[in-house]
Amino acid sequence: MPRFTHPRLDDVPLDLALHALADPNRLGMIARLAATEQLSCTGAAPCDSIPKSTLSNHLKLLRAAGLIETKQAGREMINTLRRAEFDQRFPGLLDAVLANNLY
Amino acid sequence: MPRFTHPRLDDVPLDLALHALADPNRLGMIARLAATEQLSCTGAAPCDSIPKSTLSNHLKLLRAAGLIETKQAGREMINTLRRAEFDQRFPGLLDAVLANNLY
DNA sequence: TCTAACAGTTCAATATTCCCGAACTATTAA
DNA sequence: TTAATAGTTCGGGAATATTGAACTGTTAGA
Repeated sequence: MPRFTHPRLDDVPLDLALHALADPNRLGMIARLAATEQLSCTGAAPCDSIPKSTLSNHLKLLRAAGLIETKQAGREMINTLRRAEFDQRFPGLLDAVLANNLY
Repeated sequence: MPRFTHPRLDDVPLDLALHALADPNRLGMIARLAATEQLSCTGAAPCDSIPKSTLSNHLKLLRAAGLIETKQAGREMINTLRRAEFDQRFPGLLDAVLANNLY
């Protein structure tokens, strides 16, 4: 039973946040989460050709960057965007990224 | 005599731009350029412990992301931020990044 | 004019990071 | 209880990044 650790956003450096966003797959997931409130891991997947382990790693990275929160619910993991916290830590960043995201 | 190629910003994908910014060294250089108008390569360096070849690669990456322009002037290469163009292509992004940059 | 020093690039080898298949854990439906 | 589901972890190969060494082109100085 994985119990995830979520960083305090004060502990997330800017370059880690940018790195997390600097990938089309992860960007797609964030865009999807921004539009959908909450999603399972497979539900957040940018496409269905992506392997599970890769997907899991992407989500781990997004967690480490303070972008998402993951909670277990039954046998699914429910992911949500930590939007308010992230926006407070990095004002305007997510807005700018999402506004430019065409994926 | 290196004659550099600078991409049109329409051809720069968001994830490439983010990737270019997702590094403390490059972030430092961008911050410095934002404050200084124009700098030589070594002048833009985030610290003096960084090897020349590494520095050169970082600058190449920033060029490819449409963030900087490089012109030869004598035996120096003069780098400037392509701020207006970058801002038009990715509104708010650079502002958000620079506002959060503590390097 | 020549020569040495300088500013930066390129190349190739090493080091690091990323991706993904295989094996695993935990939960629930039948 | 068993099988299927939802996801994690691990390890090895693929892709990237770093950097010393050799190189190019430019200029300052003897």
